[in-house]
Amino acid sequence: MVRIATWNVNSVKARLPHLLRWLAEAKPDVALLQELKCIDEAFPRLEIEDLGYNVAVRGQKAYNGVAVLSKHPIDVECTHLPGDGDDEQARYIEVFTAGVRVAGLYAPNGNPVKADDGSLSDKFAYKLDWLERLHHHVGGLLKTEDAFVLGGDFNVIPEDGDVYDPAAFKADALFRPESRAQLRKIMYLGLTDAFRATTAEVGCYSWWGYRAGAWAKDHGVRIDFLLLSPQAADRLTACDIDRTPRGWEKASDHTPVWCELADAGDPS
DNA sequence: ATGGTAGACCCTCTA
Repeated sequence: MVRIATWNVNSVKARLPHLLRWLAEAKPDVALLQELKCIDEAFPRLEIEDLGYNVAVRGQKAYNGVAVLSKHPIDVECTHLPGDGDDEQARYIEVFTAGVRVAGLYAPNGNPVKADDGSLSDKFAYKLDWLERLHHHVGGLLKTEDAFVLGGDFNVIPEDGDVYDPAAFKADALFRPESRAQLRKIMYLGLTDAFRATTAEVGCYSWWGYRAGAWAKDHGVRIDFLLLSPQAADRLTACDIDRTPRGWEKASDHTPVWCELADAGDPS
């Protein structure tokens, strides 16, 4: 069995006590982290290695940044989403570890959708383009027929049941039809949303903003996913959202999502 | 309620 989790920590330096506590308590075999908000050299590697994890980081100054932690050795496949060599933003890391190909990603937010002149903003265009690059890359990965897990902060709300108030998010880049269509396009390649494969319950969220008491009112959205290739989906035994860290003092605005895969060859 | 909060960092940007 391998337990794989994803968590947007919103600054690994600010969240280090939470991260160490969560790793010790939840004990994921593989953890995908997003929004490190630090350069590689500033990543708290030693503290995490002390808990028995290997570390692969693609950091950046001030913004973005992704990492993979694993109890098993890590072979880094790439630290850049293919398709635009000029894209400097640290939003993608892909590795082999624990016998599985695992990619951690932090998709662009895309807000504001409109520029001052009413046309689509550069940020929203970048988001859609980035998701198109992801679509192309996933298409290639599926041809390998590997078991793989694509996890992270996708910054897209899939369905009405994944947001506390669909009307309030109507114009938001996370819920715009263009964004949702891009996510569907990726899903329709043949990926399984691990959370949706294990529950039909709606109103289950992974992000609650800091403003206006959103957490206390459960005003959240579900934008953090673990997407499975067919070979990984065959091995899925459990998946859930762990709301606990969101309730801690000085929490990230996201909370972890985890899944468990049976070992290859084990009957499920 | 066209605000609100949090984090990075040089004061405004991103989310």
